[in-house]
Amino acid sequence: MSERNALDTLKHYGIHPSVQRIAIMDYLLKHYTHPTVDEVYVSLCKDIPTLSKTTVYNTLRLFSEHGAAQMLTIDEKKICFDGNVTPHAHFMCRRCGKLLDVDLPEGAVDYLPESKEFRVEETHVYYKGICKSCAEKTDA
Amino acid sequence: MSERNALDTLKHYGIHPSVQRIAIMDYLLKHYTHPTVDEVYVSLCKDIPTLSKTTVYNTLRLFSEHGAAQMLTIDEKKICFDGNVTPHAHFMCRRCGKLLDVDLPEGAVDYLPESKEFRVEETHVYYKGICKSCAEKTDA
DNA sequence: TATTTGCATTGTAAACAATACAAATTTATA
DNA sequence: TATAAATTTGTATTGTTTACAATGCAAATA
Repeated sequence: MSERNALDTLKHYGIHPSVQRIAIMDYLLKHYTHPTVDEVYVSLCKDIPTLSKTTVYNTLRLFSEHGAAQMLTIDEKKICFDGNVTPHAHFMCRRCGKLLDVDLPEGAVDYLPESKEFRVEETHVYYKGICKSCAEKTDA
Repeated sequence: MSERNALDTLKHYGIHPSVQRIAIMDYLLKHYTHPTVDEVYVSLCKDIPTLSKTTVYNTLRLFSEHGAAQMLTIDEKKICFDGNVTPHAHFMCRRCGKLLDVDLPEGAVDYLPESKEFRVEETHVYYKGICKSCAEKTDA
């Protein structure tokens, strides 16, 4: 079922399927939690004990190059990946590092900067600040 | 002159001045080139031979925490810093990594997402794609 | 059915950025 | 001037990411 979805997604983005690629895509589609390479690796090792971390690195990079996933570099400490490639923004808490999905402002979806200097392929919007639970800790 | 500007900028953001902090801020204000820690370090070593790279790390982090500089995590390979803290977006070329300043779309400056879950302190907008010169290389 | 071909995967080694930490230095304050 | 506080320095260390060469695998061809 969601195996099927993973396979279809790979095909849709012109990515040759393999056991590892399907498993990684399946994980991304089931976990919209912005996982890191390590989180994906640790989780899939149970099912694919021979999995190499290098493969996870290569595969997630491949996905993002093909537009099948988004690479999030919001947190300077770690790179995260997002299987949700529909237009949306993110919020990261400065204190705890929590990463939340945020709706894009009206009209922002369609806007692209015009320039002869470059051709845009990806748009990223994110916010940094303090999340509710961290703010409450400070106030108390 | 621009020493003066650096000092004033530090004071304005409530940052205690020091020889190193003034020099680093001065560099940021004179080079809107999105330099990395290393670029700042190498350049300032000529004038301050005892400068430590750790100081550059600490100082640039301090600046960005106080809003006196922006930390750019667009390129997953390196963190860049921007002394221009007025609202603007960026473009990064996927091929060559070049980083350009881009005007923000109309109205975007004032927009902030509303949520009870967090309080926004920084907004980041950036685009990824292919720059003109890289596109020409491929076409040829 | 064998052989070839080429891409994918694996695992180790290495590069590198970033941090931790403690000693040294500088600056501020009594 | 003495004392305390803040800043800087430099080394050691951590941990993520990449490079690379060997291996595996599966489709295509003979």
